[in-house]
Amino acid sequence: MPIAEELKQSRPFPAKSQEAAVALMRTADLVRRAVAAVIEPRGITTQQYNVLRILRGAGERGLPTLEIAERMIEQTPGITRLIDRLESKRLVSRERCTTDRRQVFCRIRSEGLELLETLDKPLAESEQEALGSMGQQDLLQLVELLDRARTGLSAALLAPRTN
Amino acid sequence: MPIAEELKQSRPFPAKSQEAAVALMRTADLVRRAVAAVIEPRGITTQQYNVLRILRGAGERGLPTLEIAERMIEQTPGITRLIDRLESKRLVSRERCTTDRRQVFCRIRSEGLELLETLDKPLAESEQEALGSMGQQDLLQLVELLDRARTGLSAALLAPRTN
DNA sequence: GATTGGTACTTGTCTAATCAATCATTGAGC
DNA sequence: GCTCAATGATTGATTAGACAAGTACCAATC
Repeated sequence: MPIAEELKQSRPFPAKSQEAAVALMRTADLVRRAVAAVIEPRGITTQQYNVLRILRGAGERGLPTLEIAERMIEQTPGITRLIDRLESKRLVSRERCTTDRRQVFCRIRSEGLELLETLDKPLAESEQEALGSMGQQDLLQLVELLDRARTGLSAALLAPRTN
Repeated sequence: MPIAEELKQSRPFPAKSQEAAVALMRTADLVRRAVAAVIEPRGITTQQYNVLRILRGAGERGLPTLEIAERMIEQTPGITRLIDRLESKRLVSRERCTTDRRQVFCRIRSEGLELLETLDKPLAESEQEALGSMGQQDLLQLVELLDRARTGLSAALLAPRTN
């Protein structure tokens, strides 16, 4: 269904770029909700899950707090308290770096790894179910187009407009 | 830049559908932030802006509260208080429907329309700057792919998994 | 070794989002 | 007309997010 119809818009989009922006956010929200439907019943939010995934990828050594923030899918300024919550759930541990005592290294704990493992399969299935109808060719093309979209976007964000 | 590189992932995505899901949410977050950079300095959030846009499209008659919620780009359960805030800013008005007293019709006020008008041009420019580098052909294709992605997604959300 | 600028968080405070429970109202069936 | 489930919206309590200011630390210079 076209986005204009889905949102019952009375008039067509003035420019294709605007339609693309709306379609993009709307589609991403659906993905986010599909993912949340799998993750949140296990007692963590999608953002907390994102942090755990990042830390699993980082391995033994862990990562400093702000390094995690940079790698998040959705950027958040509240990274400290986000990790506070993961720590109080005993899913991650934190330790001040000895060589640079300003940094705090975060590591995923075995409880966190186990939680992630229980989510790996259901999430893969959910993604497959949600986007699998598209075919490899379409997915490849979509990923490619999104990569290019981000190029212009990050440039636009770095050079904020002067209204 | 490919998404795996952007997020400094240590291993490649196991499936293209997962890469697409991550790229989608990441890209949408960039769009959201670019839009927010234009809108929020005027004292409203992107969600409040979304409501105002919906009500402008709805015209004189307005829309019942939950009808607005359905048309939002990002679905929110907190629609009542979202509109509360718009009402206290005197950007919208509310009135209980006389034929079905359960419903509350919301209408955009002239102050709201004026605010929207001041945002129309800067937003269009920002969108153009952010996605304009892509070319009409690419945008068309992107919109088309996203439309198809949503088909599978809404099906997946309506039939929640039984974990 | 004191100073200065910058980095890496952390904390306080306020605002906003979420979830469950509630209320008024309606329409359908008896 | 009376019940009773369903609808539309609101409220209360908890949790989370946003922004600004603050703390601790490092590295380089004077």
